[in-house]
Amino acid sequence: MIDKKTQIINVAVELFAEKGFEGTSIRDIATTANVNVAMINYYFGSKEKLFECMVEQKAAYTKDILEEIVNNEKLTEIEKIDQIIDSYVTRLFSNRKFHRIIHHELMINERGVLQDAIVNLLTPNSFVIRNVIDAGIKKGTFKKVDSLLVVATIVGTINQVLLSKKFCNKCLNKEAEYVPYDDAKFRKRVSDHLKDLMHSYLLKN
Amino acid sequence: MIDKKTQIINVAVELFAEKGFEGTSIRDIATTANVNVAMINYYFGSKEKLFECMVEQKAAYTKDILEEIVNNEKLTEIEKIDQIIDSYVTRLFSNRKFHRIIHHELMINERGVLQDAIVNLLTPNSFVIRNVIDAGIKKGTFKKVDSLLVVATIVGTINQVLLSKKFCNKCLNKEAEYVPYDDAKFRKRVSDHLKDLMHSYLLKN
DNA sequence: AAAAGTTAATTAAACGTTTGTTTAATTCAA
DNA sequence: TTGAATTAAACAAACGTTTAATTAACTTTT
Repeated sequence: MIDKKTQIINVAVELFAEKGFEGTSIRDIATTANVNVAMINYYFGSKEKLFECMVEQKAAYTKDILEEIVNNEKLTEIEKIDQIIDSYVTRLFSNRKFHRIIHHELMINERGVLQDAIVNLLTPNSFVIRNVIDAGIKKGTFKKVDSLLVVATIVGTINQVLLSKKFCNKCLNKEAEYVPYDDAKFRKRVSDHLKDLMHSYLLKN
Repeated sequence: MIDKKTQIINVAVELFAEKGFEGTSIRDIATTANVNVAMINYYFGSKEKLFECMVEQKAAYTKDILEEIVNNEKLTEIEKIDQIIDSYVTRLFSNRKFHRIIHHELMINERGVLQDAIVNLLTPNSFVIRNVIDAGIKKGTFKKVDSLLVVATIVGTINQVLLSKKFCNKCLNKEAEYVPYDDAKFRKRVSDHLKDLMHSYLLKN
């Protein structure tokens, strides 16, 4: 039997992602996780602390992945970009529910404490990718591009695709039940598009 | 003195965008708009109907802009793409609060009725841009690209930049009070990046 | 090893707010 | 004088949180 504390977090990820922070009641979470309402405040102190705990837990896992690619000295800059794209597509597609919450809480201005926590979590990753591009420019293998916005393009394209299943299916002419994000073909299609785009934009002829 | 009904909608756009649908109470809206709480239900029937009304009102304005560009037969395909990028950046940057709500409601699975309305509003615009790209491919002036995902890249890049002022400022090394979205230089920077990106990706050499 | 004591886990119930909505009375304009 | 606009007040329901009581899981003592 799974730990009740992590059981609560797992359900919280699911429900917060589906209905937002305000849209999800702790009674929702409690009944779905098969625990008493009071357990949530018992373990986490408050609904907000539960949210923060959830972010921090995922943050720890997320941090190292990028650096492993970037610190691999056997790779050229464009190969690093390719691997970053592959890893981002895979990770965001798989953990899309969680990333939707992050996305959502970033947009909503209130609860500044959460905002700060999320921004402090995302900014370093953004800078890591930027550094790869700037290194390529310095070496002369990359064109002189706006590295900040190139990162926005990579992440933004993935986020745009993840925005709405309904919207995605409407564009793909698929039926409503189809889940494009779980389809390996579609994942490859997004990866290939981004790599193709970056190759033609970054590499000098 | 402005009409109370539109006064309510104006405030609703502002507050929904800042705090989300669930995060905004009709008492918030009422006091900010200087009307009685009951006026909202009197005019709109319910909180949800108010939201729908707000979307429909903005939708009417949004629809025609794209088609004017696309139907201009004096423009080549790449010129149309350039103008679409410019108009999108300008419009999304100016109406960013409203577009945040749309963004937000698209992500949240509940309230399927709103989702459908929004998807039905956005999909046609997406197809209009796709058609421009596909026309360029057919003419032989564009490379054979994944037009669906190219659209996702254009819109996604803009949305990514609009995601969070805090995040944006952190990347730009600006102080917290700075509003990059109102800075014409920054708008041009985003526009230029996207046009540059699309030229090098779409146009054959 | 059994009993007693102690802490942690868990529960149902209630707390005080806040929510969206409605009512019934009043003001206002035509 | 009629009908719409506007109000304050009340409504029931849902919210996050707390309480106080009970059960379970260990420790310590005998």
